[in-house]
Amino acid sequence: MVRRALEAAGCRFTVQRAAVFHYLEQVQTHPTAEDVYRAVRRKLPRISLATVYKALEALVDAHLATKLTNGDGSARYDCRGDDHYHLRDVESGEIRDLPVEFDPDLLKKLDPKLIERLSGSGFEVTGYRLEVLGRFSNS
Amino acid sequence: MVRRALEAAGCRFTVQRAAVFHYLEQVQTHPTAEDVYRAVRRKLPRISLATVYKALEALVDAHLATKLTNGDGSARYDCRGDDHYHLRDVESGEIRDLPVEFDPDLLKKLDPKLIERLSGSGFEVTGYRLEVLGRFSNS
DNA sequence: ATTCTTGCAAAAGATTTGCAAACAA
DNA sequence: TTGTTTGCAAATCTTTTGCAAGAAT
Repeated sequence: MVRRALEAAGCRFTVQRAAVFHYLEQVQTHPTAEDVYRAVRRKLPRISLATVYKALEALVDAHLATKLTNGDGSARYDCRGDDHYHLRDVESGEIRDLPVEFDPDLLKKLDPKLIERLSGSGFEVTGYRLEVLGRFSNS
Repeated sequence: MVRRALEAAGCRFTVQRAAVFHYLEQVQTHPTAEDVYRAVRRKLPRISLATVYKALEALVDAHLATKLTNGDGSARYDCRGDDHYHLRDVESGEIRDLPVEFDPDLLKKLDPKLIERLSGSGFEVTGYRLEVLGRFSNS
């Protein structure tokens, strides 16, 4: 599955990429590249941080992960394939999934003609992103 | 107005901060710090990039601007004081305002009990952010 | 007069790159 | 074999910091 997706994106399957993917798959929060590096190092002690960055990029290319932008110039990664919303701690930057069903028609609810209006004014809509902001009291 | 807001935040009013604010105020897109630096330099040729960063930070502290996270690890700035949504070009990173009224109750529409549920599970909601993703065909 | 801000250069943090050796197909 | 990927170190990019001189109150 990981192998196939990587190949479909023209990338080779390697133990490093598999280890990064499997770590992302089982972790609760959305880790930074540095977090992934520290964790994967326990399995592959000789992996380098640069390889982790390249593995994350390959996984994103293969649509096996998504890169989430972080306020402070670092990024976090998510390996869920379906559309969903996020919860973001405005202080720590921690991100978790929001346990609410994704609504593909939310933009239409904001304004039924929004997509057509934007398209008419030169913006082709491909999707949307919603984050609930706040603070995790524990953590 | 800029002066008062800066003072309320415990910051002094300076020509550099005023120039940064006035540039942000009249520009259509949401510029990066580098963009602001290049623009403001035309009025204040001796301003430094570090001062632009510090001015942007002061404006954010004074609630005269907002910092928007960017995919590539840089930030963009917005000086609109009211809540509103953004349009983001997924390729260039360009951001513009979305001409749709902000809905303070959108989260409730997603799930009427969402805020209480999150609060019960240890997440204090302070707001939300919505971005429409796509591409500007011109630009 | 006192405290904050500026401009400069250096530092820091995150990410990317160049390259030779190792690996996957 | 052939083209990719790895690991390392160095480079790059954005942002932050230290500090002496200058500006604001």
